[in-house]
Amino acid sequence: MEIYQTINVLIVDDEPNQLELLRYNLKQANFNVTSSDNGEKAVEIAEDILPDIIILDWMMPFLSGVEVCRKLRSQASTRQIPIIMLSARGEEGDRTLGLDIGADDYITKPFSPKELISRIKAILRRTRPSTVSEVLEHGNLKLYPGKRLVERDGIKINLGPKEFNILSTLMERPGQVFSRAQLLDNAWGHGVFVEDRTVDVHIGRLRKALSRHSNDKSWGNVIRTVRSSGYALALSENNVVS
Amino acid sequence: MEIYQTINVLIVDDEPNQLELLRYNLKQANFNVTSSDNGEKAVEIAEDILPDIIILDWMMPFLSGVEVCRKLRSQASTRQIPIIMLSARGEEGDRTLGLDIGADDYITKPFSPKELISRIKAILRRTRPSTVSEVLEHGNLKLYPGKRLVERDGIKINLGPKEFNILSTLMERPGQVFSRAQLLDNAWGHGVFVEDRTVDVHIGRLRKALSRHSNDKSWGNVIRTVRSSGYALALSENNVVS
DNA sequence: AGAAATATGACATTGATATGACAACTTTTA
DNA sequence: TAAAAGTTGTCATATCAATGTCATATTTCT
Repeated sequence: MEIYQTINVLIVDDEPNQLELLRYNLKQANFNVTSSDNGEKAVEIAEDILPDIIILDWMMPFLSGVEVCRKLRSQASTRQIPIIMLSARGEEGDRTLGLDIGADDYITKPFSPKELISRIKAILRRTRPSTVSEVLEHGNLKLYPGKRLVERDGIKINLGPKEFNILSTLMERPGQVFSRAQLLDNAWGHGVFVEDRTVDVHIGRLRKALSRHSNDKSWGNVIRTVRSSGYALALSENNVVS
Repeated sequence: MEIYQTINVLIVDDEPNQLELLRYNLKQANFNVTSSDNGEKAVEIAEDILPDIIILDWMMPFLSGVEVCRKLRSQASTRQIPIIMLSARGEEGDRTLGLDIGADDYITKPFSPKELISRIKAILRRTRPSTVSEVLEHGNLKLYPGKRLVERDGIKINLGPKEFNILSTLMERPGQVFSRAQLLDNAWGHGVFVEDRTVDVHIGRLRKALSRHSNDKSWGNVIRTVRSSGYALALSENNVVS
């Protein structure tokens, strides 16, 4: 599977050799790698750069992987970031504990670089489809994340960056309702101070763009307004009881 | 983001000017403000009024922000309340310590009122408990919390926000009887002032929506009226002792 | 039957979203 | 580099859905 977007990986391991090995392999696979040999620092770095995924060694002096995981989960800004735990031995108890704590996957050493990379992609496929898919489809609407291109029936649709990001977010989880706040986080980036209502305006622009040059006016309805909650990509219009 | 619900903010700062400035700006933004110029008192007040969020100055004589934070975190009743720390210098060590101690965010002076307000809102929106399960089922009724969608036999049913919230509450604990007050709390939010009887009306609307376009009249009975107590999701029709 | 609780239709009001306009910015283009 | 074209955030206004309450009907219990 190809990667269509820069993906930031944070690897945390106290053993220099292991760290270097991981770094090398992930770089080869086109990931953008940041590393730390120390749990404390790792937490800070994570908060700072908000990586797309974190690879965490289980056994580390001072602040263990478990504790790092816990800290990351207790912090709103890092809570959503997927974590893969690495462990020396395949002790079942460890595995359960790791997943309990909120790790998304758990790999026992030794493992092949290839395996690690597949697992990373598997998780990203679930959490960030746009980073690993060449195209997201919904009906005859296609969105190419890497090319930042949207097509309706093969015809290119021009969207501003914000509109593109919003649509991309919505298409990652069809049907899922996103609050204005979530859309702001996703499409604008974290720590941006913009009115919630601004989202409405961009949704309006997006709808207009999607239905432009089309005789099927229902295209504007691809985006469902969920009163008091936010917006979602509409699922089939059929079978609605009102 | 507009604020449609009274949000209680406790601000703690020993400097009268700063305190007044904060108070003024937050009032402007429709927050309900309580303030204290002293850490000791602040802890007491917090335990007393249980604010929705606390703005805490880092540097204070006697009981510093750090210690106040620690005290609030050690107290079960105040442990969950989000805290924003204000600090004069952007010293990285401070920041880490602040977040370590359990502050939810950390702002360095000087900052614009707009920024502070945005951050408060950001935190409040994050601390709203997120939905746990992907789908709630009851008979052939399905409710998707994340999609804000309800289906009867695979057919979508449109519900207003309040009706959706009520049904969602009921389906989280099938059979459990909820008083009107409890339903108000859950579906409307805490501290809203509406008549208990209003719940009856919404239950009526919900029943109507659930049985609409269905020849099976019994659909309205999914919600059981418990005289003098409230409402509950009806369990199986069998084994009823009358 | 009589009392108490609940159900329901109607309706004014509130609340939330949609939209057009505009000024401030950015990026492209010439 | 300057003009042109495109983006963006905010506001004011328009539109439409959801809500809360009341009056009245109906049900339930004793």
